Amino acid sequence: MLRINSRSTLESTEELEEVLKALANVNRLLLIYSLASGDMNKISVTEMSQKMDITQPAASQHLKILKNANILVAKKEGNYIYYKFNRRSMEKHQKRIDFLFTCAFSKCKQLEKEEK
Amino acid sequence: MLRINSRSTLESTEELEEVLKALANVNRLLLIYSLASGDMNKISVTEMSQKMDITQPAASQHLKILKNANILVAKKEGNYIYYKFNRRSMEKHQKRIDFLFTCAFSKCKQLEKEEK
DNA sequence: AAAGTATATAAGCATATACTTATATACTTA
DNA sequence: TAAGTATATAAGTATATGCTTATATACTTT
Repeated sequence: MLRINSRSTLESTEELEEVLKALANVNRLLLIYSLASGDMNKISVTEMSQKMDITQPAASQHLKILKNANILVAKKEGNYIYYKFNRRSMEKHQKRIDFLFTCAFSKCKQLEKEEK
Repeated sequence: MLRINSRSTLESTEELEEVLKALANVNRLLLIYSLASGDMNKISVTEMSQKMDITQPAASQHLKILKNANILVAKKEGNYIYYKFNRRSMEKHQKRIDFLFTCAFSKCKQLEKEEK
């Protein structure tokens, strides 16, 4: 059972809020789609700024937000810092989000049953 | 295959952005947890303002955001307007979000294989 | 050491968000 | 019809966000 008013619920909700905020931006979503699809495995600040047609600092800031939310990890390779998915954290994020939807659906189904 | 630069991708990404933005707020997340968990099936503006300890207009604005993102639907019942999950839309939202994570994971696994 | 390249940070600006109080609207009911 | 109740909207304010330009930092390479 979800305990909405507990301290731990508030904390984990604030964590989920940070992840959702990080995802809730068109440029960052498009970047994530790029990384999730076939066409690129990792991306650098310079590459992102070119791909999205934004300045280098804007790209740096977007990638920082995604890194801080544990969606991406940064790894220096040669002259570049490449950002790619933080798999372990992404699994946690997905579980949390999926749990939310699953609870919502089971509630919806329960209500539909009761209405009959 | 994801086509990142197509018009339809941009449009559906903007729709997903709206949903994620609507979810990316502690008060709204806590409300959704409440609706998804056992303790309440539907909520009115007045109930939300009391539960969250916010003013009536603040509650009204939060519920409007969730309704506009097709997360909740409003239905007048007696003296109250009750908000509850919009099941059909929620299914669409979940599919989109799940697809994103599934793509990300398959990419992660593929990269792990290549590194071996 | 100097110049070049990649990234990060600082500062500023316009817009968005989350709240507030005040007020309007829509119903009910005394 | 007047008062009460539930909700929505308007207007204002403080803070957050997303961008910009300018500058700093960290490496490389001549």
